[in-house]
This record gives sequence, C-alpha cells and structure tokens, in this order.
Amino acid sequence: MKRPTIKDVAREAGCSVSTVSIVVNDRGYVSKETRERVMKVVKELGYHATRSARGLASKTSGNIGFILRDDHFSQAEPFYTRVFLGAEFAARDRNFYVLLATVGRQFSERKDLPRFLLERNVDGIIIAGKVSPRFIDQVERFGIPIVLIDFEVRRKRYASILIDNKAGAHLAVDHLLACGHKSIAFVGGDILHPSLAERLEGYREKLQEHHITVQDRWIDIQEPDSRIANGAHAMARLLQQHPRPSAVFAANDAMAIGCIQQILQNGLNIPGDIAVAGFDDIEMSSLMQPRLTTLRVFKEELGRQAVETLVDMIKNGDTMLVTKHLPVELKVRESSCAKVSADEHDVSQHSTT
Amino acid sequence: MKRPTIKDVAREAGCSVSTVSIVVNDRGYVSKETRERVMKVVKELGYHATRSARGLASKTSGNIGFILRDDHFSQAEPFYTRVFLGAEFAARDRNFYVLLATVGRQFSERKDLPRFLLERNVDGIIIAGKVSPRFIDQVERFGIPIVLIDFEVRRKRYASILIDNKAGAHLAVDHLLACGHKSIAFVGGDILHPSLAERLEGYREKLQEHHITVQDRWIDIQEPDSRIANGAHAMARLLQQHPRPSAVFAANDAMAIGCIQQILQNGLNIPGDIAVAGFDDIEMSSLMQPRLTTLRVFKEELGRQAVETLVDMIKNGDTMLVTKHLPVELKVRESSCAKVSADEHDVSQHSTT
DNA sequence: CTGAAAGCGCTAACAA
DNA sequence: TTGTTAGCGCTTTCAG
Repeated sequence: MKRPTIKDVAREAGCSVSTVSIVVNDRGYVSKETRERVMKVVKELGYHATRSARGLASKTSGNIGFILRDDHFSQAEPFYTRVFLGAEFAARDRNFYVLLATVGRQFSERKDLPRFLLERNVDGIIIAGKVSPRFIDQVERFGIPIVLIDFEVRRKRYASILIDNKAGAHLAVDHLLACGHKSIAFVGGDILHPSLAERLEGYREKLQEHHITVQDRWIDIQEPDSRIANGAHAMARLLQQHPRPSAVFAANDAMAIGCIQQILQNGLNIPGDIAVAGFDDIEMSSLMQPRLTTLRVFKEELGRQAVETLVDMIKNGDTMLVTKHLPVELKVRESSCAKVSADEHDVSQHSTT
Repeated sequence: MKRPTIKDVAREAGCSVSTVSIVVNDRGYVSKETRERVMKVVKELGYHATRSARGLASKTSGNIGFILRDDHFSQAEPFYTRVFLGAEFAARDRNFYVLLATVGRQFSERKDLPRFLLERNVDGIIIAGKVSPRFIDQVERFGIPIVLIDFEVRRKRYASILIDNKAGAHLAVDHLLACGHKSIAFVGGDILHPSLAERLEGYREKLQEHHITVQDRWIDIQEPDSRIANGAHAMARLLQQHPRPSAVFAANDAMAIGCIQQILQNGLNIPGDIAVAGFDDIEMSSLMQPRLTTLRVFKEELGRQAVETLVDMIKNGDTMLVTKHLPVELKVRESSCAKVSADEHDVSQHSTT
C-alpha cells in the first residue's frame, strides 16, 4: 500500500491541503476543532510529510553542512572527529541532519565545492578548523549562514565558536612556573593558525607578566605542521641549546607527545629533567606514559555550540554574528610535576572566560 | 542573481528540458553535438540540479541512513564510531550522504522510528550492532535495502557484513595454548549478541580440538553487558576459583581491560600469573599498560563494505543477500606473553577466511 | 479561520 | 534522437 499524502489527509479530514499543512507545521491559525480533526486523521493514516517535497516547496533541506579539511578527517584525527560527533548530537536534538564534506588544504576551483552546496542541500554551514579563506569566500556566495569553529579570518567577521587559547596558555605557563620552572620553551607548528598563534601569544604574555625574558631561541615554530613527528624534530633542536630549557609548553598534544618521545629517547627524565605540557587533551594524552599535562578542550561542546548557533541563524534569520570563547581546563598529570596525585581531577583549573 | 534552473539551460542550449536532464544524468541517447552544446551551457551558467527537486521527481534522496543503538553512540563508543566514519568515507566516494540515527535498546513504538524513514529521506539503511529484531521488522516495511553490520537475526536473512569471530577466537586460543597455557578462561557479557556467542563457540571448538576439557566454571558469561566494569566483576569471580585459570580470553577489549584492572588490583602479575587476550583492538588497547593482546577488527572496513554493498543494492536493485565475513588479525602484545618484542607487527597473524 | 490554485525544479513516460 | 507534458507532494500567497 502506498503511503498517504497530504491530499489523503485533507480528504479524510474534510478540509483543504493547505489547512493540513498549517496544522502539521503548527503555524498560522486554525480552529481547535479543525486542528484536532486533522491530527486525528494524521494519526490514523500514519501520515508524515516527505522531505523532498517539503524541500522543493519551501526551499529548505533540513540539513546542515559540516566542512572539514581532508587531512583533518581522513586520518580520523581525534580532535575534529570529536567536534563532528558533538555536532551530530546537537543536530539531532534540533531536528537537523548533518552532511559531511571535506576540502583540500589549498582550495583550488569551484569544482572542489562540496556537492551539498551545489545541490542546495543544506540550510547552513559549519566550517571546522583552518581552511583556505578563498574557500570561505566561495561558500559565502551561496547566501546561507556560516559558523566557524576554531578558526578566524582576518579581513572578515563570521559567527564563530572559539577556544579560549590565551587563557589556556596562561594556565599552562602559570602551572609550570608554580612547579619552579624558569626556563620554559614553546614548541609549535603551523603558527599561522590563529589558535596556535594565540597560544604562543598567551605564553609570551604570561612570561612577561612574571618579568621573565622571552627567549626567541626557546621558541621553536619552524615546523610546518603540528604533528607528533614534528614535535620530536622541534624538541631535538631545543635539546641542542645551552642551557636547555627545563620545561616545554607545546602548542598541542600531538607535538607534546613528539617532544616526550624525543626527550625519553635522549635518556632524559620526565618531568625530572624536562617537564612537558600540551594543549587539547586528546584521548591518547591520558593513556600514555607519562600521562601528559595538558589543557582540556571540550571538543564535543565546540560542535554542539556551533550547531545551536547555526540553527538560531537559520530559524530566526539572525544576522548577529556571535562569537563564543569556550573555556578550557588545566589537567595536571605526570609529565609536568613529579608530585602529582593519581587523581588528576583534584588539580583541575578552569579558565575564567 | 538567482541560480539557473534546468529551463534556463534548455533555453540557452536551444533544446528541451528533458534533453538537458538526459545529458546531465548521463542516461539515454543524445547526439554528440547536442550533448556538447548542453554541457557547454551547463558550464557557462554553472548549473547544478537541486537535490530536492530531483528527489521529488525521482523518489530518491541520495542519502543512506545509518542506525546505531543509542548507548553505542552516545558514549562516543570507540568501536562503532570507527565503523560510522568508515561508512562516511565510502559514502562520499559513491556520492551519497550518510544520515545518522539512533534507536533505544528496546524499541517500543512507531514513534521511535528514525525521522529519515518517515520522511522518505534515505534510499537504503545500514544497521550497526545488535538492535531489537522488532525494530528491524519495522524498518523493513519501508521497502528499501538494508545491510546489517556485526549482527544477524535468527529467523530471517539480511545482507550483512560480519566479523570472522570464530577464526579470531581460534587464533586467540591457539596463541594462548602456544604460550603454554592449559587452563584458559572465557569472559563475556551479553552473550546473546551473535558475535560474542561466536567468539565463545570458537573458544570451545579450539579447546576441544586440542582435547582440553571445557570447564563451565571457567566460562563467565553472567554479566548483562560487555563493559569494562563488568569485565572486572567477572574476573573477580574467576579469581575465586581453585585452581584459578592461567589465562583469560575476553569476548571484547572492554571486558579484557576490566579483567586486567582486577588482576593487577589483586596484586597479581600480567602475563606472569595470568595472561589476558581481548577482541576488537580498540584504540586504548595499544596504549595501556600492559598493552593488550587482542584481535584486530577492521572497523572502518566494516562501515565501508556495508556502504558498498548497500549502494549496489540501491543502484542495481540487487536482491541477492550478500554476507561477508571480514578477517581479523591477531595482535600479540605484553598482556599475553612475556617474551613479546616491542614490534608487535612481527607477530601478527591473519585469519584465513 | 479556511480553501483554491499556482508553482517549487526536476524526471519520466510517451509522442513525434 | 528530441520534445511535450504530466505529475512528484508540499508550501504559500491570495481570496473569501
């Protein structure tokens, strides 16, 4: 048996299709009696509107596009995978579906635009992480709301969900200072990424606040990319320095892990000889040996907030460009302080933003 | 400026809309000249068909529904998250989008059906993991292809992508026997799950093959659920046994990890006093201490194969019910054999199916 | 408050 | 090989 259409409902309820439409979408005015009569028939027939018909008539898709750089997705990179799952959750709560697409590192042609944009198959777009600004320009031309996650563009403002990177860097450096370290190095790759730049900036600020000279030779931001291997490379260079730093603050956990590998490989002790702190709190960080001190970023929450913000823009036609900074949390573990208790939760500290 | 429609293209190209439709969808016969003329206009105008219009006219959505039990998704459970990502990958290659939905453990009402089914917004369905058979019945009534992942129903056949659980269990038990263990226990929860039942069955078969009596008191399948905590509970009971087993094969890594926690907590040594092997190779297994010997399941591949199979069914109207068993791989690590080299890859073994 | 009617943009017979 | 013509099922003015 075929599925009932809106016409069937109208006929059974003895009213017009437009009335049924109004009732099932709960807009406009309908008398209580009519509404109930229609609802009853809807129940009986098991009627449910077909998405593509609604879409064609109303020019909405009920979908949200989630765009990620391919290298962030394909290696099943733990950070953005979490953000994506957070978005999935929130979308389901708001009755949207999430369509996923990836872009190349350097966006080249209109050919590379996600299919869902060309097909008009999304009502709004979330872009997670750093992508080519030219790409964002192209996306903008489709005239649908956009929310950025963990990324900003210089010349233009977008609604965006950001990490409180500076506050996090302050917490990390404060902690290392509290552990008695005076010579704290910074390791970062792809420093053009606004988030990583902010972490470096926060590091600088905090040292200055404590009247400690920022030493350029202890700031290693040569690596093009913030992956584990590159953390190891940077650390190798830092170990050449005389005197060498007694602590390292890495721009993210991946690089911090690379640093740790390099330090251990050189027969040095952690945190005895060198203390290490990272940023992100990816899953691996709490499972490795020694467990990594880091700043916990609430990844699912980033995705969730982005969806909430986007849905508000879609539904209310909000034109206000919201910017939210999500606080981070310092997780002190063995890589930074010998004396840390097993219960890491005792020493958590929230950023205050 | 408004986006061009198929009519605009037809007008510019001096032909009818149906010709344009045929060209852009690459079906039916069109003269080379006409085709090229149309393509040229398509390029110039930057035309791209709107998904919902195509959907309404052709009764296809271009989407695949992926259904997961809520407790498998919400805790961001690592196993199914991977399977889902694998499906995402494959879908993108085949020009489909994946819509995600979850079902409660016990499906109750038509109300609980995924919205994308009611809205006719998917062309096929993937169901991952164990769900209520009544739920599958309901899904079937929508008359679209279904592929099951890691699950079977007794009374009916479905296309399905399965794990070669028996072969895996054989490898595990063989390995433990080779390490000199004669008294090998089995720990499992939710043994009604076909996959877990097969692992137990494989364990039994292999012991019998070696003329070792299968001892019921060393088979602990009381726990309702195969989570870490329950692994610990089961292990606690096994440690009461006299004599106690010298090795444990757990139905999955989560329970194996619980076993390890319990063993260490009792001041025993791994693998000295008791060896442990798991199944799944979740990420945590290679990061913990001691690293867990387990059977690697190719989770992304499960998702990918499901999509490929499903898309074939959707496109070719294949009615053949394919069943694929994906091989697993034994990863020997410290939890089972003291003498294992750091390079675990040297001791991998594939199941032969 | 309710109904009639005009599409939304595309596909798929069916003719020509 | 190409064109004509019905819809697909719903939303949305616009009258009444």
